[in-house]
Amino acid sequence: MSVGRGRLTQNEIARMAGVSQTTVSLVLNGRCEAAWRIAPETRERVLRVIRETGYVADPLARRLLQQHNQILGVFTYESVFPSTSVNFYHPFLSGIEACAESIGCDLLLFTSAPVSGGSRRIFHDNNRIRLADGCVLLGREIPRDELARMVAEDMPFVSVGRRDDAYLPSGKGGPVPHVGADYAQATAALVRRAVDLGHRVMAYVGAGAGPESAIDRLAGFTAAVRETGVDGRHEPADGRTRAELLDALCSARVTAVFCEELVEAVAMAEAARARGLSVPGDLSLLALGDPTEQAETDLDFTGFRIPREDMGWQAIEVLDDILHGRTSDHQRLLPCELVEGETLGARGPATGRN
Amino acid sequence: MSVGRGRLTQNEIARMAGVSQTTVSLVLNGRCEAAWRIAPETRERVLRVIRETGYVADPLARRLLQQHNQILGVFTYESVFPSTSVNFYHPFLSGIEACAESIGCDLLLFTSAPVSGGSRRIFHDNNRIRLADGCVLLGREIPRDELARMVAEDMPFVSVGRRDDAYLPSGKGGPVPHVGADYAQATAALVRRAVDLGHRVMAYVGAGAGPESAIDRLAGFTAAVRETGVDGRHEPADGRTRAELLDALCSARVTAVFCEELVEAVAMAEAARARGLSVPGDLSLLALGDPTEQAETDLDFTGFRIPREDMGWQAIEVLDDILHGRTSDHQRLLPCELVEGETLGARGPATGRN
DNA sequence: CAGACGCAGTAATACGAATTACGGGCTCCG
DNA sequence: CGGAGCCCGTAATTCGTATTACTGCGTCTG
Repeated sequence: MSVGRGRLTQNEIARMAGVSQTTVSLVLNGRCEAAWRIAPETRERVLRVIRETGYVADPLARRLLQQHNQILGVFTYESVFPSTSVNFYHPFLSGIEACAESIGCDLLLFTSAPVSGGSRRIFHDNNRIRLADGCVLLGREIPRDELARMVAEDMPFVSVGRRDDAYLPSGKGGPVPHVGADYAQATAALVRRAVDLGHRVMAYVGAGAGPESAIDRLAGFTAAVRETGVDGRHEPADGRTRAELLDALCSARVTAVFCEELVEAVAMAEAARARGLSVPGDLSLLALGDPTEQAETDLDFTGFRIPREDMGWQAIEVLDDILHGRTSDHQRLLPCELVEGETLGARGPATGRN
Repeated sequence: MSVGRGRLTQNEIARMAGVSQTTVSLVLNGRCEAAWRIAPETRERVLRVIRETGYVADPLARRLLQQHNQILGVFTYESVFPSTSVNFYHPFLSGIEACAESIGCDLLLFTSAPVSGGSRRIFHDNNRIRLADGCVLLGREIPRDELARMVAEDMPFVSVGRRDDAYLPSGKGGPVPHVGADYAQATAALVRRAVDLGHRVMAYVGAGAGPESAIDRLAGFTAAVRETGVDGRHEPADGRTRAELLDALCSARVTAVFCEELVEAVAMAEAARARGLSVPGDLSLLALGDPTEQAETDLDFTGFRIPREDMGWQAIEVLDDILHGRTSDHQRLLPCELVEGETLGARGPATGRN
C-alpha cells in the first residue's frame, strides 16, 4: 500500500464506509467539540472499516498542515556509528533516544549529509532538516556560520556541547542553545586537587584552542592556576616530538601534566616510560575527559568523566522546551564526575592545603 | 523559518523574482526537457534570489507528490541504545548507517513506538512508518502478524535476522525478505570440530525454540550430530537449577556442551568450576554467537561471531534493491566467523577424523 | 495571409489530511 | 406557517511543490 497507486487513503476509507473524507478525518481525530457531531452509528461504521483495512494517516500530509510531526533530527558532524574503536557518540545517542522515547518522538538521523571539506554541512541543497520539528547537533566542532544560520532562521535546535554565540556576516544570529559539559570547572577541580597533593609547577598540553571544549579546558586550567597561585604553563604540543616536549617539561620542573586528550596522555606516558620516568612517581598525568579516539593503554588515568548520556537526555529536554515555547534555561553546563585514577600522585613534603 | 507563517516558500521566491511558482520549480529541478524552456536571464534571476535567501524545498510537500524521500526507517523491538551493558545492536546500526550514507539516505529511528505487552509494535495508531520509503526491522523476535502485515501491505522492508514466511489469518502474506546469520552452518561447523577433537557425546543447552535464531542453532546442531553419527541431546534448561542440569549432563557422559547464549555458557562454566570440573579439561563449553546480554567473564569462549556490521550493511542493500525493483536475492544468510577460543579441548585417544 | 510552430512562461491541478464554512432536513416556538 | 436552531454531515480550501495543460505573441511557411 505504501508505494504506487494502490495507496490506502482517507478518501478510500470514506468510499468504503459510504461517507465523506471529512467524516473520516473527524472520526479519527476530531476533538470532542467537533467529534460529537458524528452519529455513533456512522462513527462505528467508519471505525470498523479503519480496523479492517488497518488504515493509518499519512504523517506527511498531516505535517504539511500541522507544522509539527513529533520527529526530532539528529545531525552529527562525524559518523554516528564509526566501525572503528570505541564510540564517543554512543552515550549521547543513548540519552537522546531514551528521552525521545519518553516524550513520544521519533529520531531522524541525517546520515545523508555529504562530507565537504572534511566535515559535513547541514545546509546543502536538498537537505532535509525541515522534516524534523527541531534538531540536535553533535560534534566536537561545528562551523560558526551554520550555527548562526540556524539561529537566524529560527530553526529550533540544541547543540550538545557548549557553543559560543554565533553571528552571520549580516549580523544576524545570537546565543546558541546548548547542553554542555562543564570542562572549565572539572579541569579547575583537578588543578586544585593536584595543588592539594603538593604540586607547584604544572602544564597544560594541547591546543587549548579551536573547539569550545578545548578552550574551556584551558580556561579552567588558567583560572585555577591563578587562583591557587602556582606555576602553570601552556604547551601547545605542536611541531615537536613527544620526547622534545617531555624535555621542555622536565627542564621546567613540571610535576603534573594536564592532557587535553586521552591519546595525548597515553603518548606522554609512553614517552615518560621510555625515558625511565615513573607515573605518577616522577610525573603525574591527568586526562581531561573521555577518550574521543581509540587509545591502547592499561593505565587508569586520573581525570573526569563527561556526563554524556545525561547531556543527550537534557538536550532533548531543552529542545522540547523550545518547541513548546517554554522559556527554561536553554544553555546548560553539566558537572563532570571526577575520576580518581592512578596517575596523579603526591609531591614533596606539603600534602596539606596550599 | 521553520515554524509559523514566516516560512520561505516557492511562492515567496516567485514573488521576489517576479515570476510564477511554476517557474521557480522548473528552475530548481526541471530536467533538461523542461528546463530549457526558461530564458537564461530569468533563470539567473530566480537562482540569485534562491541563493540570497537560502531557500530549500520542503521535503514534505515534495514527498507528498513523488512518493519517496530518501528516508529509511529503522524499527527495533528493543531499545537501540540501551544504557546498560554492551550493546548488541550497535554493530548492526553501524553497518546500516554506513550503507545508508553511501546511498545518500537518512535514517528514521522509530523510538516513539509504544511498548505494549513487553515488546514494541509497528502498527499502532499514529505510527509513522509510512514516512519512510522502506524500513529495516531489528530484534531477536518479531511478531509474525506484524511481518505478515508488512508483506501484505507491500511495505518495502527487510528483517535483520532470518525470518520464516509469515501469513495473516486471511492468508495474505508470504516470504519475508531478510539478511541473517547462518547459525545452522556455524553451529554445525562447531559440532564437526568437536567431533574431530574426539568428542562423542554432546548436548545443546537452550530453548532451541522461539526466535528463528534459536531454532536454527538447534537445527544445525541436530543435523551435524546426525551427519557425524555421534550422540547429541537437547537440554531445554528450563525449570532446573544449573547444578541439576550439570548433574544430568555428567551422568549422560556429555563432554561438549553447546550453549545457545553466552550468559548460559558463563553460568555453566561457573557451575562446573563450583563442582571442581575444569574447562576444557573435563568439560568443553561452546558459545553459539555474540553476547546479547552483558555477562561478566574472563574466559575466552570457543564459538562464532555474527557478522553484525555486514548484516546491517547488506540489509540496506537489499532494501535499496527492493525499492528500485531490482530482483536480487532478498533472503540472504551470511557466514559466521569461527572463534578459536580456549573452552573446546581434545577428548580421548582419537584426535583424527571420525 | 492563414495556419503551423516555437518561445517563455503561467494557470490549474494533484498529492493526503485537517479545518472552515456551509447546507439540507428536521423540530420547536411564537 | 415562517424562521430560528439543531443535527449530521459534506463541499471547499489549505499546506508547499511538481506536473500538465494551456496561452499570448511573434515568426516562418505554403
